[in-house]
Amino acid sequence: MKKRSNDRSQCPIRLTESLIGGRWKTIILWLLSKRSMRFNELRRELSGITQKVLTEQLRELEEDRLIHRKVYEIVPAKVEYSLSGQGERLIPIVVMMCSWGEEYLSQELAREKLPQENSQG
Amino acid sequence: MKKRSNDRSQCPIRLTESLIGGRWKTIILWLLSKRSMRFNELRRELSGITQKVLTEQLRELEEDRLIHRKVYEIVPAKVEYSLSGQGERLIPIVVMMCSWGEEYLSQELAREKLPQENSQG
DNA sequence: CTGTATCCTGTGTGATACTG
DNA sequence: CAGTATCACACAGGATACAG
Repeated sequence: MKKRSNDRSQCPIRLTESLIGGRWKTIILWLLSKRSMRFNELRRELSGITQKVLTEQLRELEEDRLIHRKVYEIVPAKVEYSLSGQGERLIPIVVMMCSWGEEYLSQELAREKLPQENSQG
Repeated sequence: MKKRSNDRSQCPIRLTESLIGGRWKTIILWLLSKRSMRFNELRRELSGITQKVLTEQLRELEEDRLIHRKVYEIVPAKVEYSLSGQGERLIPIVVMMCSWGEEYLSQELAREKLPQENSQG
């Protein structure tokens, strides 16, 4: 285990956060939960990400054993990324984050349309 | 809803992340899920946090309607923080992050004790 | 007790160019 | 195709001091 964020293992919640907290990590896990993908496939899905950053995120996920990286020794190069067991166990959390976000969004949009401040809380 | 991270609402997962992604936010939500707390109570539990940062995190959580802030107009000042409905709906996610982190930790610790690299993936 | 106001810094992320 | 190497920078987070 790396020390990237040195407060790892102090608190399990923070530990989990530090592992999936990267700008793109949850989305990458989400994509890989559907099927394993190659570098450029991920790049296309994650429009806006740079090669450097995608590489970094993938390296960290791999180091933390959340994903597997399989290199095919052929030309042109081929690398496939897939979830590890621990990565898979993370998916329910990502799914919950997704549906919570959708619910939150719809509630906030509803709020904005209201004439009065009616505290939905 | 604020624009703090401007990629909000593009992706519900990222939206959720942006709301709870602060250095202390999940822990704060976790603490408030047990009972509402005052400023200095939180400060004591979150050893290491500065007043400024705690204030910031609480303000953001409040702005995003994840917590309530109740001011008692007395001297000395008294302010109580508690979860909102949307904040409460977040707790299951925090709980899952906690147990995932514990599981992850025990597996990683087990790995480190092994003589051979046996990929527990 | 519950905050503001400044000032400062590390790290994560991005732009761009190059490579086996 | 799947990277690496630099350079740059915003911004979250921290240290410290002051205030209603």
